[in-house]
Amino acid sequence: MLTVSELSKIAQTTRDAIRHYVRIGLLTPSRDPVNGYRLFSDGDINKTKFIRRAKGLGFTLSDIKIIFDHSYDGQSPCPAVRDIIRQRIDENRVRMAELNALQQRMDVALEKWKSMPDGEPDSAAICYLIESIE
Amino acid sequence: MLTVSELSKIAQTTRDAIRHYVRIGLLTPSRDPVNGYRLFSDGDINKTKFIRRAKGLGFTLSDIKIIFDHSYDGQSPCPAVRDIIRQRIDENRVRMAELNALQQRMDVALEKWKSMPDGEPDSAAICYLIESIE
DNA sequence: GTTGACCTGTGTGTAGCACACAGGGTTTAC
DNA sequence: GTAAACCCTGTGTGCTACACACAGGTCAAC
Repeated sequence: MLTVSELSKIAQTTRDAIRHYVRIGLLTPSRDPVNGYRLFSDGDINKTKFIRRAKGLGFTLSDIKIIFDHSYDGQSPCPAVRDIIRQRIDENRVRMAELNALQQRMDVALEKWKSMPDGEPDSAAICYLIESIE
Repeated sequence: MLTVSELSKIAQTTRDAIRHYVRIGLLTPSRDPVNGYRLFSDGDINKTKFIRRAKGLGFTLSDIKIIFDHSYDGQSPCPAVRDIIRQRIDENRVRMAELNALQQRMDVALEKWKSMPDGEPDSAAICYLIESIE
């Protein structure tokens, strides 16, 4: 049985993150009856590593909760996992497109501003650099 | 002088966003003495449009506050604007790389899982699909 | 007067933590 | 025994940019 710090090292996860997972119910450690410290089992090690792996594949903590619940019920989480990752893939694509578009706008602006001197604010303009962009 | 809704339409910004900007001090409308409604000036229209434009170039609301403060002080915000956008460009690049890497991992997993049947949870595995990924 | 649209101030939720704070526990060295 | 360093606990707040909720007031049209 391990303390927070010990699990942290083994599972390559910060103590704060582990405490957070306990708080939201993803991990349910037992207690040292002597000092009240949380004691994490081998199962908890497994789960913490799983959380890291799943997060690395784009699953949210809510998603992971769903997967754990399936597992506790003895049901296969696989269909849900397949659905969820398809959703997360679509969302990530949208987000990537947004960031790409933003990057374009920023690069174009920076390039354009290279040939523009610093301006002064006046009653009509706050920052003419930004205002020069449509 | 305009109400929240009127400004919302002209500046293509939700009423909630405008109220949020007032709350955080980006906009400082006057008041209708009769009913207490906020009254936004032409300057506020200008600022709201500016906020939209600057956000579209990756500036955060905090960044925009800094720009406004320079402007109120009669100082050129341009040097700050140049610095900030360079920061935001770098940050966006990092974020884009992260999302690209995530997309790769997700695509690879989805492809791999196509040839794997659904599995059942057991004492050692929570979800073998996810656990099959390094 | 009633209704629907608008306004206000105030508070909460969103995701996944990191950090803060107050206080208790453990180990080691002096 | 004391102190320091490290750890633990529970609880709360902050971060970003809003969207939404709630209770209550205002305005215009019917």
